[in-house]
Amino acid sequence: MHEELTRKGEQTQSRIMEAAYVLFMSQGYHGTSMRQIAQRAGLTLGGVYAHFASKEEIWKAVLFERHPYHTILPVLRATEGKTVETLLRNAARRLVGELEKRSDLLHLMFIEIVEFNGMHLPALYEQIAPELTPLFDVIQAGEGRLRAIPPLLLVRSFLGFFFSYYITEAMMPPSLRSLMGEDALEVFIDIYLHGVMA
Amino acid sequence: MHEELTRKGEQTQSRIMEAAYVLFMSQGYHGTSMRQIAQRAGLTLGGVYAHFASKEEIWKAVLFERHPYHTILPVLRATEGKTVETLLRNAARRLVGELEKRSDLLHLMFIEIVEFNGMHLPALYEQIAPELTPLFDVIQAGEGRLRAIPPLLLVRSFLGFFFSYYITEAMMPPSLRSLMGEDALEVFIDIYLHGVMA
DNA sequence: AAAATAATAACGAACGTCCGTTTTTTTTTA
DNA sequence: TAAAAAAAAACGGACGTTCGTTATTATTTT
Repeated sequence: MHEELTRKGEQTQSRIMEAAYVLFMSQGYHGTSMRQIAQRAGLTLGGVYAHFASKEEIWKAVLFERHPYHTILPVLRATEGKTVETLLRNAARRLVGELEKRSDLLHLMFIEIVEFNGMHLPALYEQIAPELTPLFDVIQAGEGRLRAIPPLLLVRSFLGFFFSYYITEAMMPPSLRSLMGEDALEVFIDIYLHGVMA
Repeated sequence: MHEELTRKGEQTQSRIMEAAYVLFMSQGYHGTSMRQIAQRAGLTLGGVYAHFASKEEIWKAVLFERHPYHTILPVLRATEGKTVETLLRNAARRLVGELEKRSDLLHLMFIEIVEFNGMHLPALYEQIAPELTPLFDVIQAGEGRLRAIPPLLLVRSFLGFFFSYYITEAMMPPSLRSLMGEDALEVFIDIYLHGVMA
């Protein structure tokens, strides 16, 4: 019934990670210096190295603790719905609700891909692989027919559908974005469920 | 670079851009140094600065000359097909054919977003905006019914469909990728055209 | 409970290296 | 031989990392 005492070192460690996260997000990995991280965490440079052996160790800690799947997976797992369609629709909407609070989550993956060539991804997937499988059951638990799509490919397409929404939004300058109307997401969901063909 | 360019000067300039492109793609912008660019271009450091005023100027030149739209737009414009469906299908397949030769093209956009926060994108879109409009006509020229989707949103969803394919591929480690089967793209195309629902 | 000891946390200066850029000199080209 | 291109050398500054040291807590011994 009583919580573990969080030691001071742990607090400092997460303060460093939080500072690093903010800086990495806005400047990228190589664009962020250890001095910036130290300053934002309220430490000196040497103090940071008392908690992390290297800059890359900080990145790995941030990547593993804050990667989008920690947000995406629970949402998907908790989604309810009677038919497959409403299930997918609800999952999509709930995901957007979560991701809108943390709209920069995909950025983590971008940085990993751009600046590390995805070299940490295999280890990442090894960690979340056990959580990926139950998703198949959730998606196919609802009533209604789904296309005959390999399960893993279905999950991939679902995630891809999300990425496509956010990435095209990130890529479009505001001038163009306003021309698209308000409910672009609902259109994207419809397209994912039923395609562009009438 | 401010003087008039001779033939040799132009060759050197594009040699620099080619070297920079390769390095940026594999290491990102901040992860690439001017010395690396010079060495790969077969020059010394000072020689590079005779052609480009700064590192960022090289990036801008690469971004504007090699951004994916220079590949995507002509392909889309030249696509033929009788019905809307075959038209879209052909466009998708031809695009993949082109992008497979240069599968790292999307990377350019990633780098711009991650390391520059997309600060050069507005200028980029100002340049390609006039070429974007004719796409609506191409897509809707074929026979057959298309959903009632705002034209710009349709283009966005089409590009997004591509991004979703390549990004999920980039994000999946090889171990998972092999579990998805060979013709993942055809499945993605089908989903885009007709949705995941049966 | 007090003293001694060990472990942790943070500091500030310094290291050598590499960075982007500039200036100066040499070579090539027309 | 004058202009353009490339090489060579140098600049100050920022980088990631290491170091020796000092406060601050925690643990053990009296």
